[in-house]
This record gives sequence, C-alpha cells and structure tokens, in this order.
Amino acid sequence: MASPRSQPSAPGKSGLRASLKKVSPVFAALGDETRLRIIAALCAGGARSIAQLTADTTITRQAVTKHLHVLAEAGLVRDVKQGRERRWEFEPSKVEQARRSLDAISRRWDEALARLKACVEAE
Amino acid sequence: MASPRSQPSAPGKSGLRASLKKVSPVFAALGDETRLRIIAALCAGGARSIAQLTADTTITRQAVTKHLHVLAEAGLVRDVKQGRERRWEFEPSKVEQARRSLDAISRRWDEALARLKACVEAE
DNA sequence: GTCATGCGCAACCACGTGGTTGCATTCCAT
DNA sequence: ATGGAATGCAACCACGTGGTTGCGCATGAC
Repeated sequence: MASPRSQPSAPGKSGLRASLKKVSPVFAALGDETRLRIIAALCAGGARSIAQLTADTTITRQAVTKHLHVLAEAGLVRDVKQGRERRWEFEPSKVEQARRSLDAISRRWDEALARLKACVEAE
Repeated sequence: MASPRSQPSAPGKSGLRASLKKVSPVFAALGDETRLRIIAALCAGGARSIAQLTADTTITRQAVTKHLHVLAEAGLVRDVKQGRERRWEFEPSKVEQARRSLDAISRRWDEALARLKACVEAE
C-alpha cells in the first residue's frame, strides 16, 4: 500500500547523468503552474473527468486537454475511458523518480561539501 | 553542515496550492537535460567558469550562458565574479524546496489512498 | 603596449508551447 | 429518434525558448 517513498534505491554516483535524460521530461511537465494544479487536484480527489478539471480553472477545456496530454506523455497521469467520459488519475511512480533525482543531486552536493571540508581540515 | 535533507517542514494539506506557484519556475528550470547536466557538473565539482562548463558540452558558450541565466533566475545557481572570470556555483536551497513539494504531492496521494481504503473497509 | 582570453550584448532563426475558436463525433437520456 | 453533454480534432495565433553568429568590451599575461 501507499507509494514507495523510502529508500532512494541509490543510483547516486554512477547513474546520475544517465538518469537525467529520463527525468528531464518529468520536470518539464511539472514546470507549469496550471499542470501542477491539475496534479494537485488529481492526487487529492482521485480520478476526475476533463469537464470537472476545467471547472476549477479559468482556461478552456481544450487547454486542459493539452495539459493532460503533456502530463500523460511524461507518465505523470493515466486515463481510463468510462462510457462517454474519460477520467484521469494520478500516476505516482514518476513523481517518486523525480524525487529520487533531487535526492541524488542533494547527496552529491553534500558529498562535495564533505570532501571540501576534509581537504580544508587536512591542511 | 550539509544541506537540510530531512524534515519536510510539512506545509502539506493547507499550503500546497499556494506553494505551487513558487515552485513551478524551479521545475521549469530543471526541465531541460542540458541544464540538469550543468547542475550535475556544478554540484559535483564546485564553482566553475562559463568556459569550463562549455568545454563539457557540444553547444555554444552563449547557449550555456543563457541556461545559466535561466538557472539563476530560478535561484538554482549563483555567480561570483572573480577578476575577469565569473564562476558559477550550485545553490541547494531551491532544490530542497522542490523536493519538499514532491514530498507534499506524494503525501497527499498516500492520504487519498488511505481515505479510499478506510471507506472501502467501512463498507 | 599588445595580445589573447573570458565574457556580455544584440540580432536573428526555427520550433515548441500555451491558449483560443470552430466543428465533428460519440454516447447517454428522454 | 432526438437533444444535449462530454470529448476529439484541426487550424490558428502570440509568445517563449533553445540555439546560432557577430561584434564589442574588459582584464590578465607577456
């Protein structure tokens, strides 16, 4: 149950640069306020239709549709057809992946600081 | 010492949507592979000049300059002038902020799942 | 002083993107 | 069967963005 939010499954050191290519589209998809609000709505209220999501915003239904396609392309969201409706639901795996990337960056930075400190203290 | 990578300082629940507006530019800045590589280089090797950073890539110095300005605008990077050189260094605070936002999203999602589960079990 | 290095600024270009409007389509309901 | 609701598709537009080239300006090295 719940999403795997522990154990960064350390790619640190080696696989960092290799993983950057895979994560950058996720960050790009997250880099828009409207899309972040859509994600917030989806992961708080479960699956919602396009019309429902549009009601929360001031923009057009088609604009929301485009944003949903961008999010789906990045793997952040998934759609389930249901009659003439089409409900969209949050897909947490890519968010976890992005979080691990930020963890890797922070860890690398901390290591660099530790090396610097050790170098200074050895003086 | 080191960056504050523990205690999400829970804005969860209330401040999520309010914080989204502030974090989206950070995600947008992270949403480019070239910029991610620049960040990786900076947080691994400390402060580097534009010419040094350009040597690692295939693109022009001016392109790297533009990327650095985008990163600086997002607060992910800081520059220190030093003679005729201008060294750029990683600025970890915004990365931590972005990480906390992803934490908040994951947490909200987990809570939604827990509510759903409780609702089902009450049936 | 002179020269090369490191950088900034500005113009330019192709392309992506966020947004709109208009119309066609599908499917549930009456 | 007919109407309305939910959606899809396509064209269009303004603007941002990643990238280039060209030129000018400082500053450290000789």
